[in-house]
Amino acid sequence: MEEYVKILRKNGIKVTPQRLEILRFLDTHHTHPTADDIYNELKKKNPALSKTTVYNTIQSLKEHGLLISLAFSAHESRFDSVINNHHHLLCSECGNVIDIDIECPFTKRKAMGGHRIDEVHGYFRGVCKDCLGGK
Amino acid sequence: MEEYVKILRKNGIKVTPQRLEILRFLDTHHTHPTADDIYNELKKKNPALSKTTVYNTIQSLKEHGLLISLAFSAHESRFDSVINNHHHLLCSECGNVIDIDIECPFTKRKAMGGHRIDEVHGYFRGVCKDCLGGK
DNA sequence: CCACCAATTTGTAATCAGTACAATTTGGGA
DNA sequence: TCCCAAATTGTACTGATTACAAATTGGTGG
Repeated sequence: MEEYVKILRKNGIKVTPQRLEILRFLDTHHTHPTADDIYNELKKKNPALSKTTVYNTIQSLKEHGLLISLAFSAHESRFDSVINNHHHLLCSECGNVIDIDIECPFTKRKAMGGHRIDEVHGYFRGVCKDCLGGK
Repeated sequence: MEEYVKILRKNGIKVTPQRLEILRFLDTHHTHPTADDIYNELKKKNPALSKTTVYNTIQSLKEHGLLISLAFSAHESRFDSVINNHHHLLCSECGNVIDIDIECPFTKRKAMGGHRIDEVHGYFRGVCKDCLGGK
């Protein structure tokens, strides 16, 4: 049985072709795509795909902890299927989001100052190595 | 001369009543307001205030490093006039944003893995002390 | 103190990511 | 294979933010 079918079953998510394709895309493209990126890419193979389905599936995967959403800007969300903790850099030159693997002392904390901590997101803004080098 | 006039002059921002009010509001209300919060509050004193002016001023203050924007969710930005580095917790119960003062080893780093770092944002999602206590 | 002009403010209209909803389709258990 | 709750689709809607053009204004030079 395909790997992604197992993942969905294990999480009690009904298996559909749309969900499999979205999960596969997120798992094989760690480019931090927007919902629109996912929609446009998968529409090539399945022209009947609805944007609502993309949003519904993202919501479902998020609720089961299979993806996280990155909220760098106020007018679009980006998504990442990875669950291992890493931080993100938004390059102000090229607009790409780059993974930053650092040892953050807070990612494993479950409480802080009396508050319960469920998620830790580290966002950096700056200029990525490639854009710096090109100057 | 009023403190806020000095701040604007020092940054080469033309002084207007609207800008003074917005700067004063941000400096005296560290409640992480949205643009709409600012607009609705200041509209009480100046009914002619335009929402566009609020956005323009926010943009201008941001460019001069007088405020930072927090992008917790994809459909609204929140603003904070503070420049001293601290992180933020979004409480999933009450929706408030709470300042988290922790010693983060990355806030002073200017480079990382070859990338230039301009801003460091730490976002936590969880449940705040008050909401936990109420259970 | 006044006149002027570039910058600012205002209000309306447009944009665009995301959501609501109702009709159609479908996965998968009985 | 049948059936129905759940999923998908497409369209309409929402709400934060931006674009734009006309009216207003801060503040510098005279």
